[in-house]
Amino acid sequence: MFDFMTATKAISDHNRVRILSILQERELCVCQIIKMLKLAPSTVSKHLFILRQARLIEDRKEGRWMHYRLPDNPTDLTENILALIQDSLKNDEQIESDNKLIKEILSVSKEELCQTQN
Amino acid sequence: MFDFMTATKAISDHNRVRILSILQERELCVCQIIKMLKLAPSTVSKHLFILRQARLIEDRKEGRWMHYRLPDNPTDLTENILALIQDSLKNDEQIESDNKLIKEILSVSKEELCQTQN
DNA sequence: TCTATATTTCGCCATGTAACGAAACACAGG
DNA sequence: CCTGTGTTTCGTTACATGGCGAAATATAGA
Repeated sequence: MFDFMTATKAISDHNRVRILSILQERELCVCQIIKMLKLAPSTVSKHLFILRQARLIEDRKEGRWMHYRLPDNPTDLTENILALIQDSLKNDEQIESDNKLIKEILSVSKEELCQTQN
Repeated sequence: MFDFMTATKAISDHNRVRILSILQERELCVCQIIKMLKLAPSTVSKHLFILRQARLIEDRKEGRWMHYRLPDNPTDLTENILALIQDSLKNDEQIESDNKLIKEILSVSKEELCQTQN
């Protein structure tokens, strides 16, 4: 029950669901997620912490940059939750607009992107 | 996104998940749910309201008693959420003990049960 | 109609949470 | 070993939420 509740609490926030949705497509670094959500770095960092605690994402450090992605070997629970999100939001407006925005963000190099905001 | 978030918020509380789990087995009236959760009637009523708003349960009035059950014609979202809960908690201690308790509660008539507590 | 009972609504309080900015931390490059 | 940059941690604030009891509502039965 504890693990399950940790997961459901993690997906009970709109911005955390947006993060999980966008990570279905590709791994991203924190500054790219910040740019997409248009939230303060500290806020985004906390959301990522909560998702990681719920085992819904994994991190990978590469120099100064921290990258987040969906787990390589997800538990059943993780897999089910991610499938639920993907299934429920496949034609969602917000998610589609996030995907568009991420494409623009990815067209800028990380070096350039981060210096402009953080 | 709105409907999805309403549903995830609804299942982000431990006691509401317990209600959904126990309703997988059978329809129950409010006084039986109160007895199981050991919470104040007003609190339980609020939980039921939130679950109903999220379309995760339906109600049926029968005289003085209000009965709650899982929806007869669930949406895809509802079905997926309920399946997630059932799948995730099939061997859960809390749920098993709730099921035991409900059996005892059901062995007492509604009339007797409600007068002792409410 | 009056009373008793099942449930909901309302008002309150304590706790939890999402947001921010400032400060701390970690690492790359001089 | 500094400095600059990306990220996290900490402290604060505003708002959301779960809990309760009291009052309101609805219905059954006398």
